[in-house]
Amino acid sequence: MTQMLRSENKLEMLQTHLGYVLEGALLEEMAQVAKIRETATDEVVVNVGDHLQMIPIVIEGSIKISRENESGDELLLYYIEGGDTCAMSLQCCTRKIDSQIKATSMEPSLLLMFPSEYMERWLDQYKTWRQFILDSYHTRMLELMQSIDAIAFMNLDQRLLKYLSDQAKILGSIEINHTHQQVADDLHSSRVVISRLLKQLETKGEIKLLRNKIILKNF
Amino acid sequence: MTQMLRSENKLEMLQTHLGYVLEGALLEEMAQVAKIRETATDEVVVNVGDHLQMIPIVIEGSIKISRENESGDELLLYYIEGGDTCAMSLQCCTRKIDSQIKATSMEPSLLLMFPSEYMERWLDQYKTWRQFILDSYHTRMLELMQSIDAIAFMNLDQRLLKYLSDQAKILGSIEINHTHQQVADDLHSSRVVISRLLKQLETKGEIKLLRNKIILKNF
DNA sequence: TGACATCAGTAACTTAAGTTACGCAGTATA
DNA sequence: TATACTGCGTAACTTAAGTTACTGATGTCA
Repeated sequence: MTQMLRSENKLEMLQTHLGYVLEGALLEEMAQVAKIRETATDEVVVNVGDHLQMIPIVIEGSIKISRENESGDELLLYYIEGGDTCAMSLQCCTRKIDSQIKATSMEPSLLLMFPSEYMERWLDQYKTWRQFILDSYHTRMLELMQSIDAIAFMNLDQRLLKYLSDQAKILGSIEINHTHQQVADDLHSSRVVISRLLKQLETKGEIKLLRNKIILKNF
Repeated sequence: MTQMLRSENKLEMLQTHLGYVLEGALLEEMAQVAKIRETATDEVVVNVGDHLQMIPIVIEGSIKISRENESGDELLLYYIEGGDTCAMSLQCCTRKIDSQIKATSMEPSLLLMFPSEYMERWLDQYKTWRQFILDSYHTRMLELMQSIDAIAFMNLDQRLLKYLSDQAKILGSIEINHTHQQVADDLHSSRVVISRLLKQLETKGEIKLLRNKIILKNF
């Protein structure tokens, strides 16, 4: 009975977030096989080098995707929000490729996890699923390109401002509860540099600085 | 008769490059509808903002893909070689999205161009085609990430050396016929800086410099 | 042959960003 | 309440990269 209730909840979740993209029969099948995963703020969902068994779709909350190399250098790439998936995980699963990215929960979030064998069958069976996956890949590529634009063409102060407004948009608040060190990590810079630039932004009246908190003005 | 010969040539090309990935029936269908496009060195195949009508598959030669923003800043992202396609172009066509990238022929190359409506049908009809497209997306994503690694984590002298060896590998020669300005453009740097770093590499014995030419040692 | 354009080398300088070091204010902890 | 820890501000310095300016060498073309 509880099992059935949970399964119906899943269907509801899926309908809310993907009802306008995926066909009904597929949604029902998905609800049957989905496992729920709840994550806490800053919980690492996937690590570089992980071998994925299940493919996640974000239902509530937000996940940040970052790149990390052997030396521990890190860089935020893009975000995944409700109703979205990480298309790369699909190929990672089916081709047994190690994950090239790190996924971290930005707030308490809710994911649905799907065994990869179903996903492969759905690709053959459901046109809407194919479109969903292809769209996801395309969106991720565009986001990666924007990421590249930022690193290659923008100065750090501009990137910082963009980072802050992105965070505000995604977390739905103009108060960003991060230390300067956390910001520096996401932007692959150093704490001192970020503190310096943040101070400049405060002087310009763009933000207000508090301990463990950055408040956006003019947003 | 000539028409038929050309069509058989196309089938042959497709079999050579994609025979081990795509099924026979699909290859034959592809040969029927493909248009041949030959490109010259440095010819721009796709520009940022272009609205694509056809999707290309590279048969011979190599294409470089770069990002270009409004201000004219440019940056090389990755290469497409024989048997490969630009998966992004598929979504660009079917969703009527403007191209976000610039594609330039690096040497005389041969492309096969396919109308997008066929590609959509093939997606429904052929499993091998689906795998091919998904694989292509996945590979491009990984390449974009490597690109990001280079820009974010490597110094310009390391990127320069990587650039030179990538070019040598793709063009199949340790003699790279580029001016310093061309190299600077690909790496989104300035001519003077590139000349300086190249000179350092020459002093270290890694390369030899000539007018319009860079020769790799230790490759 | 002379005029001009392209390409590369180099010096001198500027700038953005990173690094090291230290102090101080909150906050948590024994 | 004494202690230690974390987060932030700031100064002083280093470094990688970009910029400006000038040079000579090579190549092209009228």
